[in-house]
Amino acid sequence: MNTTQKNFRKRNAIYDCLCQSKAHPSAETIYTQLKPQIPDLSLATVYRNLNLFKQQGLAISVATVKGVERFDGNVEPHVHFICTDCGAVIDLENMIVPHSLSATAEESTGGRIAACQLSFTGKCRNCINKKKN
Amino acid sequence: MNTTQKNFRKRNAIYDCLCQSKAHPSAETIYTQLKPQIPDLSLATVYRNLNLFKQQGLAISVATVKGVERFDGNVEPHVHFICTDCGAVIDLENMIVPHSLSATAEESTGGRIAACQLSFTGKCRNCINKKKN
DNA sequence: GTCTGTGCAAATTGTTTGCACGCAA
DNA sequence: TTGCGTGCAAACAATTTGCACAGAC
Repeated sequence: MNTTQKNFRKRNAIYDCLCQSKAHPSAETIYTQLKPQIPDLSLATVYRNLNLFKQQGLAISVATVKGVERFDGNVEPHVHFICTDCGAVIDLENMIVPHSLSATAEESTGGRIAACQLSFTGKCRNCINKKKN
Repeated sequence: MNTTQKNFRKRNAIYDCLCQSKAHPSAETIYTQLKPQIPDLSLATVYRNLNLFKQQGLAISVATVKGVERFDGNVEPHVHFICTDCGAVIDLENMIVPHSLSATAEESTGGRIAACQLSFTGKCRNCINKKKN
């Protein structure tokens, strides 16, 4: 990623924001986060660049939660927990998708696999506790 | 599922269509498929019922491919291959998500897990071949 | 001058909702 | 008569796109 040329100032800001976040942000979230530092940023630019990143393999879309797409700058296979209540998307860092699974998958489809993710859906701890009130 | 009462004729048709399909159809696909048999079916009804099924645990949404939600009447944990080219969502029937993973996940989040799915993303065999032309 | 990245606003599109009607209990 | 399932059309919201402009080379 080019970081010096002026052309890429916004693109880089979007990419950095995406990579630094652990929240698997939506386009809107990234926009809101960057807007204070980059007042003339447009939401369309965020969308355009996120799509570009996906194409380039620099980002993946990890899920669509409540109708909004969520992105991740970590393109390695990994494991997520998605809360259907609050919409949180959480990395399960200590978990790994077994290599054997990817291999089997590629074999059995005859296709080319670009990404892989394991997602658990349910209610997160916070939302379970919240409901008790 | 009640199958006799007239009230549920459309609901059941939608559910059956969903369960019989292996294609992980979208709302629109189900609608198009049923329309000939049920000419006065409305797309809104399909959406309403699919959402109902999700709530009731009779269906899950397996992915959002190119902006459209795809559903599955098979709510058991299973493995999918999603083609980013043609949008096909294919079951990898011979593959299983290890039980141990679910257990570890539930432990490590402290949340309650309702569903689990492993998805591989890439290009399917057909689309690879197509591109050669 | 050309190319690329962008803002802005309009367009697009998947999904939801309000309302009125009709059938079943 | 009450309640639920539904059609229809309007509303909504996330995302994309057309156009014009500005800066880099």
